[in-house]
Formats: sequence, structure tokens, C-alpha cells
Amino acid sequence: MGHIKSVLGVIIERSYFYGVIILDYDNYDESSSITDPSGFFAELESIYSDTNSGEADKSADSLLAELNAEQKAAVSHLDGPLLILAGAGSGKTRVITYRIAYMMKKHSVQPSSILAITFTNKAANEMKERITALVGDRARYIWCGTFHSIFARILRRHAELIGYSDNFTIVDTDDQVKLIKDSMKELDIPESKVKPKSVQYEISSCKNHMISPEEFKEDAAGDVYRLMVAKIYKRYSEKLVQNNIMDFDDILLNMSILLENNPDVLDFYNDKFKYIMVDEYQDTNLPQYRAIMLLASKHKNICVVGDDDQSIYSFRGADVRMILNFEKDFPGCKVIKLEENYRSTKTILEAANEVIANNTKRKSKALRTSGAQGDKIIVMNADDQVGEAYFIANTIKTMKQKGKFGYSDCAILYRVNALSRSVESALREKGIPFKVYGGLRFYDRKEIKDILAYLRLINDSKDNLAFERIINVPKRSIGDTTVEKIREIAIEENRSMFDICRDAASYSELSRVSAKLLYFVDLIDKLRAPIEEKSFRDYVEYVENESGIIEEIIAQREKKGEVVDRVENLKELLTEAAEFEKNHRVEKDEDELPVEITDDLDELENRTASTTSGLLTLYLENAALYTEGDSNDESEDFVRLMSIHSAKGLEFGSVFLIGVEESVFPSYRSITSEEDLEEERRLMYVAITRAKKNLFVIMTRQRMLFGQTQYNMPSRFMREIDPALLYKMGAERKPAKTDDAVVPMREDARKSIANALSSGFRKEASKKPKEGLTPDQIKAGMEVKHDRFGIGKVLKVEPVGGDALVTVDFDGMRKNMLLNSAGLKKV
DNA sequence: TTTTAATGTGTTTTT
DNA sequence: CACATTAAAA
Repeated sequence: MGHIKSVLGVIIERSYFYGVIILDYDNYDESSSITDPSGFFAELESIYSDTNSGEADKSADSLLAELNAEQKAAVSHLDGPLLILAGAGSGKTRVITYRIAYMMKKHSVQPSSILAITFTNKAANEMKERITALVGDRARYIWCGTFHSIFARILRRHAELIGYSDNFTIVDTDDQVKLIKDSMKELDIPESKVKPKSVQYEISSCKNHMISPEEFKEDAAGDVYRLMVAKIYKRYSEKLVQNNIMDFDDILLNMSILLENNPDVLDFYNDKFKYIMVDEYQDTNLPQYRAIMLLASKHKNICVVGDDDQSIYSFRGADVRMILNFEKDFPGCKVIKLEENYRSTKTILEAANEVIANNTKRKSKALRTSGAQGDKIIVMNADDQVGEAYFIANTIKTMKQKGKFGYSDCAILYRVNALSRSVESALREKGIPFKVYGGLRFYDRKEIKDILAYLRLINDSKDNLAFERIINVPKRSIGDTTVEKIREIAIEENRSMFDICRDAASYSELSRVSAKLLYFVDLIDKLRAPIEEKSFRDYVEYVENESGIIEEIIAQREKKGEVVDRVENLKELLTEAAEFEKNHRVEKDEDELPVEITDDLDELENRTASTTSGLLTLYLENAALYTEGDSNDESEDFVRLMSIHSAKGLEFGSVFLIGVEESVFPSYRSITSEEDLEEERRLMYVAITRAKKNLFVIMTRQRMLFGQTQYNMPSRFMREIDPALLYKMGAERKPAKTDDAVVPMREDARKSIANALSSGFRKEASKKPKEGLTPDQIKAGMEVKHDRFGIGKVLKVEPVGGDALVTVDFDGMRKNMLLNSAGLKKV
């Protein structure tokens, strides 16, 4: 019965696809496989086939059979508000995904009426995958994503209602600071008086608490500094609207404003999203909270999941009270507590419980497990960060050799991203594959942003921010003064800077540089011209090559001895572009709009384009929200390195927690405030509970961080764990007492001899010629050997400025490398 | 006016 | 240490 119902549901919902299918039939080519873009055929296949024993075939009731009593209650709860307080490792994600699957299978809830929101891209991807595993392809109709991505999508639809147009740009923090600086310049506020970065922080904080520039000004009341900030805030806000730009905070803020001021829009989404789920609810801030409350106001079918002990985003305006007050927001709501932990050993759980018990502001609860006691927590006291790194590399290697863990079962977690460096080099040296998550986000890298700026300017010549970024990249002898002049003229005439550039010859102020400016205009025109002749991926590659960025990077590398291969990053961008194209390109009749915006809002989920320029537009819309694609990594066996923040929601067989020292963790910025300290403690709680079987805690006596050697005490949090749970290695040291006055030891020898020596060393090392194949020796198809990756086969050789970019296949792992620095040898 | 070299500065965590 | 801003040189 359930099957029949869901089949009907599918057919009704997908009936419009028949048109596409019939059209395709006309061009049907026997030799190729059937095109099945919607997955409709595949789905029919899986529904009707009894032989398919995949999880997608689970009946609604068999879903429940796998759950404990509390989980069952949560999953089968359909209507009305529901609060799930889920401790770490209590099967939270499982409950969410199963609940969605159950709603669809048991109650025939339309997937397009379900809204499932998480905080990070990683969590969203994970959720999508797991739901797909349960219900099959229908999962794609669920509105599942991060707050930012979903809200941005809705905002585009109704942009005009809040004074924007639908192609608004989303800018990251860097561009945000740039705009703030511009605003300050216009207001004649010197950067010596007010730091742009702290203004950025203030503004962000205002938006997170929904304080308007006017309100901020009133609050400032006479305070000279804050009045200046208020002015900048106001100017900055105007700038955003004028230039059709939103920053990250705006996406959340504008969403709640949109819903608040437009009853008809609210009404529409009230009806559309009949069921709303929010994961990590303890991390919501005010705008998010307001938006969610409005969205849920009609049906009140809202289910929030969270854990007050895992609230670690208060710096972003997250407010634990949101989850603590849920019962007040929805009197009589159902509350379910999940306290049974299925993840960690007793030892790990006890340690976590002991640590978090020291926090005063929390709902008291204790995780329990019926699992094994497990190994003690290994506490390693290393001499310095190098010793720390080698300890980890050796331990991982040993565990791998003994078959205890695979590489992908191991994670190295840290409080600050900067700690990853030394571990990276140790892992590299030992030949252990790894991947660093977070830190400098892929899309934040200079070279990536430069290319993106080219694409943005090609896509929209009015994008002044992009214009300013690349007008002199690579160097074209166009300096600040010239840019300043162009900007003034542009403001004066209310035209784009690129337009002014095009007419450079007609402005006397620009006559001297007009040749250079025109060269730039020609370049952009030249780049723009062949867009429709190429696939999206190839077009991006074309821009990378023709813009001269690659040449410049190579030139710089030669001079400075660049360690990071920026060219590799650019090639990685092509992979992303190809992936994007795969998901968003669709063949269409020529007379249709390049970008398909249907009136059916369900289709917004997967917007498509038929032309390359259309794809480019789509791609750029959300570029600021993208993270490095980590979905297809699952099969590979490698160690993961990430901050504790980004590890939330994940679990690993074996966790190495590094830098567990006072002033690193807890951070020196937190140790003065009791409240911040509690957040650090929650962070420690999150870190500990990531581990399933083994936890290694590593601290060092001396650490080189931010260019200075620090001598820190072991973290106070280690004192909170019963010593009986610990196995200590290395030199014995007492953890810091909570009330110890902590003096962050800073060596004030800024220009020490050591510094001078080491920098001299580096230059010398880079001069050393790399032995290995040269560009004229290497050919595609050749077998080569690499120090780290071993034997591989050359797939492609591409000459670039005296060097060559080679693509090598190392046993299924493809790597792009610059030949002169790769040190490849012929086999 | 732009490029280069020297000096200064800050450096949590994420979308 | 990495990066950004500032001062001197081209």
C-alpha cells in the first residue's frame, strides 16, 4: 500500500517531465544510453524492482525497527512542534534523516514541502546523501541546505521587495572589509582612528543582533568612536544596496526582514514548507531564529535538534537561549531527549562528561553508553610542535600497519588552523595521505578570487569590485591613482568603472594611461568573445590561461621560491567547474532564456542553464558560499585535518587533539571571561566526543606559533578529567590551575638572529636546482616517479612560461603539478 | 605614477 | 610568520 501511494505521489509531482522525455525520444540514439536527467526512470526501476535490496527499499516500518524508544518517538512524531535534545553521538543525524524518510514513506509527505536546514555545507551534503540512501532520488526535491544557501535562493526570488535585483552579488569578508575601507575614505575617516577590521566586526555583530545603523547611532549617544562606526555602518549599508551586494550576515538578516514585511510572501512559504527541521539549533542567531519562527508560524510543524553543550558559535551571534526557550516559544511542544551514546567508548564519554560538568550554564544531562570501557586516553607531552607532529605521524603509520585503523579513520583536530602546518609536513615526510579542511577556504585563495573576479567582470561589466581587483592583476602598470580617478568619474557620471575605462581616451585625466586601460578593455572583450564556443570548464581554463595570471604566478614562484602551488589550485577550480557543469547544464531550444527561471519554485532547487554564459551567471551567484567539494572524497583513504569547529557533527575512530595548552586551547582571548571560557569548554567537549575508539591528547612544552616561541602550561581542561582515565606519555607536567594567572609568554626578540638565519636558509634552499625531468623531456604517456606519490603515468603536458604543467595519474589519484618543482623522474 | 624594498602589525573559530 | 601598509627609488 505504502508503495502505491508513493508511486502516485511521484507521478503527480513529476508529470511535467513527460514532455522532456518525449522530446528526447525523438532524438533517441540507439547507441547512447537513455538520458535520464531527473532520475525518473531509475526511480521507477527501484520502486518496482523487488530484487533491489538497497536501503532505498526499506519500508516505513522497517525504518523504525532500527531505532531505540526515544529515537522512534522522534521519528514517528509528525505534526506539531518538536524539540530534540540530542547529546553527542546519540544518533542525531540518523533521527533527522529517518524522520524525513518516514514522513515521506509513511505519511506520503511531499518532499518539496520539507525544509531541512543545517549550518555547514559539510553537514548539508551528508544529510542529502543519507536521505538519498533511504528514499532514493526523490530526496532531491527536499529543500535541504545551509541557512545561507537556502535563504539566498529565496531572496533572489523576491529581491525586488527588499530593494535588490535578483542577480545580487554575495561578498565574503575580504570584500566586505574593502567596502568598509571605501566607505571610510568617502567619509574622511582615517584608518588610524578606526580600524576597518574592527568596524567589520561591529557591523557584523549589529546585523547578528538586528540593530540598524540608526539604532546603533542612538545607542552610541555621544561616544565619539561609536558615532564614527555608526556613520561608516550607515554608509556601508547604502553602498551595499546601491551596488546590489549582500554580505553573509545580510542573507540572514534580509530573509527575516523579507518575511516580516511581506505577508503574502510569508504566506506562500508558510504553505509551501509544511515541515521544517533545523539541525544544530543551539547555534542559531537572532535573524535565523526570527526567520524560522516566521516560516513555522502557520503549521507549527517545526522540529529542532540540538545540544546546548555543543554551542560553539556565539562569536557569530549564536545564542543558546534560543534552544533553551523553545519550550516557551511553543508551549506544550513535545520534548525528546536522546542521551544514549552509540559512538564512543565509556572512557571517552566519562572524560567528556567530567569536562562539561564544570560549566554552570547548562541543562544538566549525562550521556550514557552500554558500550565497552575501551582504551585509556593517551596524553602525550611533546617537546615542541615538531615532536608533536612526528608522534602523530608515527602513531598513525603504526596503527595503519597493524590494521587497527585506516587513514580515513584518523582525524587531527585543533583549536586554530595555524596549528596544522607542522603536522602537514610530518605527514608528508612519512608518506601519509591527508587532506586539510578549512583554514584558508579554497574560494578565499588569492589566485582563485582573481580568476573569479575576471569571470565576474566578464559576466557583468558593472561589477566594480571585480574591476578594482583585477585592473592591475597581472601587473599592467595601472596604479592606485589611476583607479581612484576612474572611480571618481564613475561616481560622477553614474556609470560603471569598466565603461569609463572603455572611454578612457575622452577623459583628459586619463589620457596618459588610456593606452593601458584600453588594452585591459580589449583583454576582457577578447576573453568574453568565445564563451559560447566552449564548455564551461574549458572556458574557465581559457580565462586562466589568457588572462596572464598563470604566467604571473610562475614568474613570482621563480623569484621567491613559492611553496604552495597556486597553479594546482587553479586547476582544481577546473574540476569544480566541470562538476558544476555536470549538475547544471541542460540542453535547451535556442529561443529559450539562457537562464531558466521557472515559476515553479520547486525547480529553484536545481536551476539549470543551456548556455555557457548562463552557467557562468549561475555559478557566480553563489560562488561566495561554496566550499571545496568534499563529497567525492569518501572513497579515498586519507587522514583528515580540521579545526574543532568544522569537526562538529563528524566522528572518527581515532582522534588526535593537538595544541592542548593554555592560551592555545583555551584561547588566550577567552581566558579573561568566564563566559568565553565556558564556550571553550564546550569546544573541548565537542572535540573529545568526536572520537569513537581512541583519543590522543597532545601538548607541547614549547611551541612556535605566529612566529614566536611560547612556553605554555598544559590546558586547564586536562585537570578536569579523572587521571585514572589517562595514560600519560612523555615528560610529566601539571595542568594549569583554573585560577592561575596565565602569562602568555612572548619572546620579544622580533628580529632575532634565528629569524634572519632561517629566512636566509629558505632562499638558499629554493635556489637549489631540482633534479628531475625538464619540460622538453617529458611526454604524455610516460611513466614517472614522484618522491611522495610514487609511480604514476603522465596524462597531459601543458607548457606554461618556461615550465610545464603536467597532469599525472598516481594509481587513480590525479595530480596537477608544475614540472620544475615536482622533481619527477623517468622510470 | 608605479614598482620595489623596508617596515609594521596582528593572528580564533564559519557562512 | 604572513600580509598589508608605508617610504624610497625607478
